[in-house]
Amino acid sequence: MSAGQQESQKVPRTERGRKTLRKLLDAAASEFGEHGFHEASISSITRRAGVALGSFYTYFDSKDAIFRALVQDMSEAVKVAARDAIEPDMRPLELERAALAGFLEFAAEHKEIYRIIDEAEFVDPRSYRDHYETIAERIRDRLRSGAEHGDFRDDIGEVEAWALMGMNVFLGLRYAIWRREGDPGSAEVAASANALLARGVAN
Amino acid sequence: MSAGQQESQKVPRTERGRKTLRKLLDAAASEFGEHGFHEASISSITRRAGVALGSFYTYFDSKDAIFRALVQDMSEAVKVAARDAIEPDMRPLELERAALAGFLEFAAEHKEIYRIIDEAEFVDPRSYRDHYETIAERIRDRLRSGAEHGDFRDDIGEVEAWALMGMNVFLGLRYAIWRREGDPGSAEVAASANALLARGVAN
Amino acid sequence: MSAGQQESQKVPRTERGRKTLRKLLDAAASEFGEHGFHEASISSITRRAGVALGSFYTYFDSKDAIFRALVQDMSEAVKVAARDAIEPDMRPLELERAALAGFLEFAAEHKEIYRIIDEAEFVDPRSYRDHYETIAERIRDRLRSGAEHGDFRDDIGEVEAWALMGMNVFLGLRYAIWRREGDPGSAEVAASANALLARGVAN
Amino acid sequence: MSAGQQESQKVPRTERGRKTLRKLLDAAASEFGEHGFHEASISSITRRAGVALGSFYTYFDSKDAIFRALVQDMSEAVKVAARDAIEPDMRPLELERAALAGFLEFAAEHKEIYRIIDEAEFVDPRSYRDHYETIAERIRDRLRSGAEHGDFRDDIGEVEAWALMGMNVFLGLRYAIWRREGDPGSAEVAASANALLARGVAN
DNA sequence: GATGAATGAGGATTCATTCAT
DNA sequence: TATGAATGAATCCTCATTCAT
Repeated sequence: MSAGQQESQKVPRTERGRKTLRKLLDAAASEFGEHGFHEASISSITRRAGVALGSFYTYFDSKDAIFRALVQDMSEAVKVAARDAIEPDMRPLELERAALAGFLEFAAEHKEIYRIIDEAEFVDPRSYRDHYETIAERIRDRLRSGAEHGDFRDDIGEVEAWALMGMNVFLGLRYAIWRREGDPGSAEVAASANALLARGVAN
Repeated sequence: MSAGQQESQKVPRTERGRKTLRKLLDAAASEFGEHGFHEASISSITRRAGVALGSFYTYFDSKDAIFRALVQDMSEAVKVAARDAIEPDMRPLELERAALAGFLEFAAEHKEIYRIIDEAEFVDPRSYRDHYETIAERIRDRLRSGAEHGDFRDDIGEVEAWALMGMNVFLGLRYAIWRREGDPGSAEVAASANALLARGVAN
Repeated sequence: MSAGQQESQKVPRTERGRKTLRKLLDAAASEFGEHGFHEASISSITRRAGVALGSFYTYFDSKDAIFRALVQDMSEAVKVAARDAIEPDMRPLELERAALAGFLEFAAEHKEIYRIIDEAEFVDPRSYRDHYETIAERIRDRLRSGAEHGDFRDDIGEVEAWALMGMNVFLGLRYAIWRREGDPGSAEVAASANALLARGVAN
Repeated sequence: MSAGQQESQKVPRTERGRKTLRKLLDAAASEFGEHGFHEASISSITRRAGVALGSFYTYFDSKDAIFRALVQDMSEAVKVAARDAIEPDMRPLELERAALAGFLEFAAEHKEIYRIIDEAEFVDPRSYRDHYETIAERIRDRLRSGAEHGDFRDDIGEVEAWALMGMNVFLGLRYAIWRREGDPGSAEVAASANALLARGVAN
């Protein structure tokens, strides 16, 4: 996971600096994941990272800046995870199934993404909205492409894209973040969701 | 919308007290909705409510306490809105459509619920989880009942309930909260979602 | 124990009022004794007394006022306890022994006096000083009278009075308030102190 | 007077930090001495110390923490003052006289100790009790040692130690803190008290 | 670059006291 | 008299950010 580079984040010139930057980013991911943005403190982050408080400002302009960097990181990582899970020659339906399964696996291993991305709604509404709109667009593109292949209905569009995204997000919440003993695995959940996507629930 | 009564919220014994409590709750809904929990301040709330700062503590033990009361309020209100939108003699599918349409209307008029409920994830994780788990259960019950009526497939369960809830929540986010010029109305969105729920997207 | 009457304390005209006043005074003694002046709250006092918050101000002008009334009460009670313990025909030395024994008994039963009188040092320095100066004077009078009787040395005066008072106060602290299992009883402590007073510790 | 180091007090790592800490401690001694714990405010302390409000929390966790540190300081200082006033080769009685005289001198110059130590009864009861119990033990040790030397009676013990401490404390209150024009000096007071201790008041 | 002390605005909370009923 | 709601001054404490070394 590499940090999104913005003006508010300085690029280190030495190897030592690069290491410090990485330590800060990792520490921030844990800290924000565990406590949320507002309860997290810069001093906790630097303590976790094992650097002095003042060093934080060598790399980031503000608490907001590192948070934004992290959101970009995570947002990017989520997309990469979904992309990595799919093969170019999969059929449209198969492709959605694989993307969801990949996302569920990823979420289970990075439980902090939900908290961090959700909190962006309050800390940096812009990236929050960007995050979901970008994903929705990507999904819509895939759905359209599926329609062009003749696998999906022709009349599906943005509404369906948002609906599908909502399904996936909430399945991740329930089966990755809030997973319970005895719950179906990622593959099964993805299969059920895929059936719903394909044929709906009507008898 | 009536306030959830907990230990941390004192029950007024006079009419004047009841009015003050209501003013505080309403002011808090706006304040939290506009600024989020952490940026909101008690003094802003009391200023909006037109009462003295100290009066806040006549009714609530803390900033957390009023937030919790509000989440319960909203959570309750969301359920009521969905319930009010449906008729007992509707067919299962029709019922889901009506519930979603009702929710979309409600969300459009109470845009603050998204922020408030979402922020509960950080301020009061317990009620956040409770909120979604309760709704999911309710949806699952409806789906099962639909299956018993023979309208829905027999094998649908919790996964489908969470998927459906996710659809609804994200459609609300996109078409109620982030509504744009030219977007389809609640009825149309609900109709599209209902089609997806019924038959899926496969051709 | 009857309340010291000052301007800041209103005299009740009805029987009902007299009862309320008494309840308030008793409640205040416990509250101040347990928590000290600053940690004590008027609302705790009225709650203990079983009356409404506002009723407090029917009887006292302020938190300070009830505290002062209480200090006077206690101060008076301490003197009464010592006086009650002595007989007019006791010899001077015997008299000091009896007064101390009486005080120790009294302190053991009213542990709150120490806290209340000590705290007067901060809340109402005037009565604090008055309290000890009055007692010291009384002791000095007794010592002089003993000297006139030929039982005590002629050269004893104020220094000895304060020294004796200090002895008594600290023996009360140690053997009444901080009493431990196996400690000597009031009579024994008083006897030892009396021996010290009479003959000193020299061999 | 060096600060008692507890967990709640951070140890400065630089010279500048050490100076700030000292300034805070000195300012606190004056502030608590003049106004007492509850009336004292952190902002007054930092103002006196000439540092920013926030700097207080660089060194102490809370108002209580600095108060506790101060009580330890004072408690230590009182003991040191008494110890410094005595010579190892003094006879037991002479030694008590010197210790008292030393204490009276010290108290006259540090009038705030009475308020601060007395207030510990309310703010930090533990150190209050510790303070007096430690001193009482020390006195008892001296008395016993005097008995072993054959200068004091064999039967004197804890009661006499507390009695002696009480004498000393109250003589300090009267002749150091509440000193009046024309009062006997420390040496005279100590001499009178010493006579009382040695031979009592009996004729 | 790194360090850690210094800064001060900001906000939650308490509670004695007043007041309308 | 009794009641309990209303008031708002007062103060502790947090923590992002700056700065001197």
